[in-house]
Amino acid sequence: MAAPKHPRPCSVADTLALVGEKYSLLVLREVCLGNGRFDQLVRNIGAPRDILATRLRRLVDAGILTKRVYSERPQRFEYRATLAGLELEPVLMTLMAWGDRHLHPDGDRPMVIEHSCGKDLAPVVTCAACGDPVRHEDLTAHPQAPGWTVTGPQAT
Amino acid sequence: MAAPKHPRPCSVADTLALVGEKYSLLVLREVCLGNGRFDQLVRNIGAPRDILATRLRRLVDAGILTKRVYSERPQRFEYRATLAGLELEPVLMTLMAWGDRHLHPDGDRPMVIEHSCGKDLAPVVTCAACGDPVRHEDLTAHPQAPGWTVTGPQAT
DNA sequence: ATGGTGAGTTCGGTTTTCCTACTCACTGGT
DNA sequence: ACCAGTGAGTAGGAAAACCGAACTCACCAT
Repeated sequence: MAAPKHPRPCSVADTLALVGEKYSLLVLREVCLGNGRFDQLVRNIGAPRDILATRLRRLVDAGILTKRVYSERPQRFEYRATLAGLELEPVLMTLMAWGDRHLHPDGDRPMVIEHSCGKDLAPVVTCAACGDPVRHEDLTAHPQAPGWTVTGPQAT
Repeated sequence: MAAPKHPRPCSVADTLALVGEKYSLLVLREVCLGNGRFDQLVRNIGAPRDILATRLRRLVDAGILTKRVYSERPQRFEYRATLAGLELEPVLMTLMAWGDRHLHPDGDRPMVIEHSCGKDLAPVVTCAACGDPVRHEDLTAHPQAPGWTVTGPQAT
């Protein structure tokens, strides 16, 4: 068995290569909340301005954000999520749910999301085919690239 | 309105503070796949060994992984996900789904996950209360800390 | 005795990140 | 006209993170 020179090909890694840098997902959070202006982002995220500028360029290049002018004189911009960007919102929701559950067990959630059904949102990841919630023990991974194996799902 | 010195309190940020560093979520991916040994992780993730060692310590400290001995002599270890760690799997699934969709639009997915229902897993984030898939326009955010506002969800 | 594996640590250098300050263009108030 | 304020960044240097390769140490196999 040859030692692989490259890491496992994987969409998780590919996606994280785009949005896995520090602050990138927080930028997306703010943009989804409607706070898409540079100084709002600086304040709400707490990122250094130069880093934020770099992240914004990267996210725009990746097609996750767009930069649109909302005032010509003086020229002012607003970043908004593209469709692809909005489709990352579920990632934010699952991250938030985990943090609420494990980092704020007293119920002192920093933010509550209300769903259109009237209830507070508790996001659950389900299988599109059968509708059941996804549990670890129900999953079997099949790497598509040759040479990459899994030793089987972790037993609890 | 006072200028906030601290960034917005948010479970997304809190969670990313634990697992948002480079490689952390990939470690979790490998561990969930059953590849929890140090050299497997190095090979499959492609991380430098020292960085990996740091990440592993951090994840163990955070209660996301445990380090267990699988051989006394010679002493050998394996990292496994705790229950809290397994609950981060939905994050991986949504990240993977996004990458499959937007970074591999030809259908050449690097990995396919099979669900126990027999179909390939297509993870969908739904509202636990009503069961509907979560869409951006159905969400309203309510920050709980005083002084933190949202300008309303981004309109498409 | 030699080679191999597993699980790291150490070393030295490169790249990122961080923080503070600064710029530049404009606006609104007096 | 003058001044403070806002929005969107750049500039510079220190601190931290990251990287690959080499090294350790304990054990096992031949």
